[in-house]
Amino acid sequence: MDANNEIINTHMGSSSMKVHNQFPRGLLWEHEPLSSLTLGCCNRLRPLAPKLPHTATAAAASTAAFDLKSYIRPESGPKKSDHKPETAQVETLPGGTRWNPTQEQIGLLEMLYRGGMRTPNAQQIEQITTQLEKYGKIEGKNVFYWFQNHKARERQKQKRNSLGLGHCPRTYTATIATITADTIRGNEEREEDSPKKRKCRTWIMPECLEEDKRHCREEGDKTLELFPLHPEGR
Amino acid sequence: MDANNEIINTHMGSSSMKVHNQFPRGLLWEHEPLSSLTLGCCNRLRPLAPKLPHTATAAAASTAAFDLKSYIRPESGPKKSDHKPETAQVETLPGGTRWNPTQEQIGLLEMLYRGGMRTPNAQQIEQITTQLEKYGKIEGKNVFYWFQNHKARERQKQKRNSLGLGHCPRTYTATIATITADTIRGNEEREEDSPKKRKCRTWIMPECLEEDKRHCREEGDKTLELFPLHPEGR
DNA sequence: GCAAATTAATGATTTATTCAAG
DNA sequence: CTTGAATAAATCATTAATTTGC
Repeated sequence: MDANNEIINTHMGSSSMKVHNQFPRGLLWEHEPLSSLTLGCCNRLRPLAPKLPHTATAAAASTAAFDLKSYIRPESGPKKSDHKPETAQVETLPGGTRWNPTQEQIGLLEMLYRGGMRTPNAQQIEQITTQLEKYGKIEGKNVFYWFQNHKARERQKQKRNSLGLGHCPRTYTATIATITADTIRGNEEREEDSPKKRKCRTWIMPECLEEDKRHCREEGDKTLELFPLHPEGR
Repeated sequence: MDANNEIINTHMGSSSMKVHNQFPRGLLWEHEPLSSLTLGCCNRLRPLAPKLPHTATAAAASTAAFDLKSYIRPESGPKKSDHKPETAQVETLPGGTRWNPTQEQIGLLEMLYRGGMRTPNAQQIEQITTQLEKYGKIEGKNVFYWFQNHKARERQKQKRNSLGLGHCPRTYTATIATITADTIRGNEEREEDSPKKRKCRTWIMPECLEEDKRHCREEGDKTLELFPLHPEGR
């Protein structure tokens, strides 16, 4: 990611919540390097051959257009005037605030987590959400995120824990982390079943199908041009 | 991070016909007669298979099991017999094939990318998808993924590239990489405006709302327990 | 010349990090 | 400081191009 801003500190306090995971079993995989990719205008995807016919464009692409970017702003002006009001309950959270889980919700989620659930698939998320709705407003994505975060943070906590230190200087953490990470993971972070192959459960999907859940706090107001037609031609 | 074994290899050959589909729109996708046959376990189409049973291909087929692997498709029993068949045409990609972009699609996506689009929001994805559908089957998530991957890989390429130019000892690479990455980015990869604050555009959502896009290649058949009731107590 | 085996590109997922609301 | 939300990096998996052996 951005190779610079390091800001530091950041909280590393582990949540002192009451959760104690009991990682079931699982696995992890390992693997190779990555590759680059060829771009260029319409050269179709041709994997192997590195030899570009006319290259040409390769460079062009890189140069970048400054900020045509401004165009691609999320919904601002052109707010679809019609939203489906019909939807069951008034889903669109009014305030634009983030989900604020209730005790019951957390409790259930933790129960599931302890039960071994780590990354529920779409169907499961749907069901869970339905259940949790009884205790307060919640959406599928909240459930999705919760599991992701909880899993990650439990892991973090474990790692830190095994390091045995409150917090050592950044310098060390990195290195040690790497080492222990492996260890820890191998030992206890096991995912439940899937022994060897990926499981294929949730699709990470852009809201896309959802619609008006969008409410960025800060809105430009740039016309959401789909095809930006950048000024400087090219 | 963790690093230990490296599995790998695998891969099996595949007969490759080089058909470049350019399917227009509309149904299509349904042909696929042969392969299906009875096979209790709906092994869905395997991509490589040449689509039209051209006489030519006969040979290929004859040779028998090219890759047995393809046959070992569990996924049998638990086929939810009922799904919503309703949708206009059978859009739901039949098999577990992945999106295979057409020339035009790639072209447009790259155009947008060069135009500065990096992480389209839900609405934009929706629109883009609609446009691209004219050139071939595609879903919102494909667009979403494309941008993510493209962005990441361009970055990678850049980094590698800049490293290559300086052709310095391996030792340095790390450091320099960081530096250049930043520089480059500053010059051409600029994300539009948001200098400091996050932008809030797309929600990463589990399929959740979508439904039957799910077709894991390998399904246990684990009854999709919502509340797993782990065996090992606690 | 074809088809199996290789190999590289890249689509799809998962994991790690970061940001910021409360 | 806790943690929901979002993004980026790392991985895994599949497929298209290329190479290789007959």
